[in-house]
Amino acid sequence: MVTIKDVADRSGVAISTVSKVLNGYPNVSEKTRQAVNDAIQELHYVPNAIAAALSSKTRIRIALVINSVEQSQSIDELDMRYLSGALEEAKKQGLTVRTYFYSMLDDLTADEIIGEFQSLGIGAVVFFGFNKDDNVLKEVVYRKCFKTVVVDSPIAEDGISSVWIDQKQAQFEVAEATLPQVSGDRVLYIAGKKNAYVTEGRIQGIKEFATKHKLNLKVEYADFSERKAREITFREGNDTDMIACASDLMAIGAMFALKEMDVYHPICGFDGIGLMSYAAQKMHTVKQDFSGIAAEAVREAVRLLQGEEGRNIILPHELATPVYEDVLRREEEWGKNTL
Amino acid sequence: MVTIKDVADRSGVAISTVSKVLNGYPNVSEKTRQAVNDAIQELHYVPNAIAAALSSKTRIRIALVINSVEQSQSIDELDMRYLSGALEEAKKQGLTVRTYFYSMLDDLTADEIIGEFQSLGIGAVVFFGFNKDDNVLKEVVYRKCFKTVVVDSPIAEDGISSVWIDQKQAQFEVAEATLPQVSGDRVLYIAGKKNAYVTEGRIQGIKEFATKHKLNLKVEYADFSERKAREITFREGNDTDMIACASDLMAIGAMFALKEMDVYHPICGFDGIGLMSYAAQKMHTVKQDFSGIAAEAVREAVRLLQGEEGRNIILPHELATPVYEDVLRREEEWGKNTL
DNA sequence: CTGTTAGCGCGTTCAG
DNA sequence: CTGAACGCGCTAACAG
Repeated sequence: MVTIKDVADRSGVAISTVSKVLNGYPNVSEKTRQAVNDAIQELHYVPNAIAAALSSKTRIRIALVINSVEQSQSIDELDMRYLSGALEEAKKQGLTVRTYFYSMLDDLTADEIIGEFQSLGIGAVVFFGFNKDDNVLKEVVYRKCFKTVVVDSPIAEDGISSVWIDQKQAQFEVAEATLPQVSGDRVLYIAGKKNAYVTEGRIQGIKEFATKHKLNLKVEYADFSERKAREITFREGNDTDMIACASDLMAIGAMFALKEMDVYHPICGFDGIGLMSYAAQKMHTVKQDFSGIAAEAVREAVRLLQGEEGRNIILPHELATPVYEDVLRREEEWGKNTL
Repeated sequence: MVTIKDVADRSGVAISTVSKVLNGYPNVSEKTRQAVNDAIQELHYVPNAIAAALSSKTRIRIALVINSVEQSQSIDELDMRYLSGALEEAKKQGLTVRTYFYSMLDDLTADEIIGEFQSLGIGAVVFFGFNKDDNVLKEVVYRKCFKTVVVDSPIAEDGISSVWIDQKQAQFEVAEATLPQVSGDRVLYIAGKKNAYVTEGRIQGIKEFATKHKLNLKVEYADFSERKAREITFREGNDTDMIACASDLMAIGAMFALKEMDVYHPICGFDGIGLMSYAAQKMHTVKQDFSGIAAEAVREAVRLLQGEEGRNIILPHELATPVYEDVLRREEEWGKNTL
């Protein structure tokens, strides 16, 4: 392995000088800098990131913690968007990243998790799908051993930032988009998980919608479960005129139920997952740019590491109406294979 | 930060002794070991993995390289299975892992990639979805700077292992399972990407199937593309009696095409992705345990790191017939939410 | 069985 | 502007 010393010898300068040009410090003559860079080229020198991390006290390492629910394919899509967005951005920023799934952490205590992170020299943690009632992770966050960025939770404060879209506004808009197809004044809202931050925001949105149009709103919690949404729809589907769901998957569950009941009501979803494109029915949904959100979260982590204050970041969303043709069109445009 | 020295002082022994109990070396009296462990407990000592990595020459760090095709939701599922399987196993094995997507690597030269890995002290690389004609990555592998495990490619040799299922046998079996519904002797095989290793194995399987039953086999390449499979089916669908596809997504494309053409032929897929459960038609497919495969790949990486020989590992597969009820049943059994 | 010591490769003063 | 020297926290011989 070629080390910084080799480069120093080759270019006839001291180690520290090489280090300086490596890290872009001033106080190096252009001539020396050139010589060093030449040597680096010739020797194919690559600085050892481990040694650098050990030596330097600045923490440029972050952890990604992903609340992956096993074996759910729609979730896979979200997580992959999050992951690829975050990893890509991290690479751009020159950060070293460790990826964790909840399942790798959930048999650990807060102490153990903190220890794990510290032992790896992690300076900031980004949580995706942070759960309001996960006390262990909450403790990890609030012990504040690291800077933290939380996606989809409004807990911005000292050393903690949050990144998400305007849940209330998004839910309001997608319901508005669905409204024209509706006759009647009863709207069933299939909400997600009780006590989840996103759930509350979205419920506010649907409430505002109902108030504005003087509709009768009924809210049921389905825990983001397709099956529960389906069951609720079987129960309530005949007593409503429109169904709004807090996730696409629940919307699909509701839609399949209506089909089996052989009744039709407009439905709208939330998230914009690919599965929606395979669903036969035209359905409005909120389209979130998950990789964009993740990239922003990573950038925010960098900001925090630089000592900036925690803050609340709201990113834009779009409305969409995915249909099967979208699948084909996307493939055509991108020229990508899809297995 | 509490260091190994603190522990040594606290327990009244030398640093090296602490190191020994830490790494489970012999030649430490039970009494000393106990004292050290106590001190570790009291001090909440967590060894610094970075320092350990720098000091130790044994490389316990691996890279995961994932051939993720952007924005394809069925692919997301595969990749997440691979990823979670691999990460989970890596954690069990005490390995440090770096995750890469192809997109993060494809503007780099082989030298740069090797440099990146070396700078991180990576000893073994696991490739998922290795591409036969990706010359850069091929060079990375064959320069043999690291041990390599390749999923789905038969390039086992010195320092290189491969892990996959028996493609030929699996393709044969799933065709056999589909056969009973067929009347006629024409079978259309929609293959994946030309020159992909899995493609060749599967084609052998379908050939064997055709030979055994004296069927007329026609092979078309659709590059694992749903859209291309759809187009091929539009073209050939009336001149065949059965369609076998080298992936579930292509099978879905073929199925949608047949539906639009208003003809019916049995179809079978390959992989066992969740999307299949949402497809209305009953369809046999090969079910691969992707996380299991990934876990095996990681274990194999450890073996290679320990100096063992490269080898070819064939893992078992299953046949399945996913239907929508599976989605609901899985959810019920697991009690998991699914967004 | 235990302690001493020499690095691992690099960042960082601080004299020169 | 440059270089010698120290230390990051730990592992691994080597003595004792």
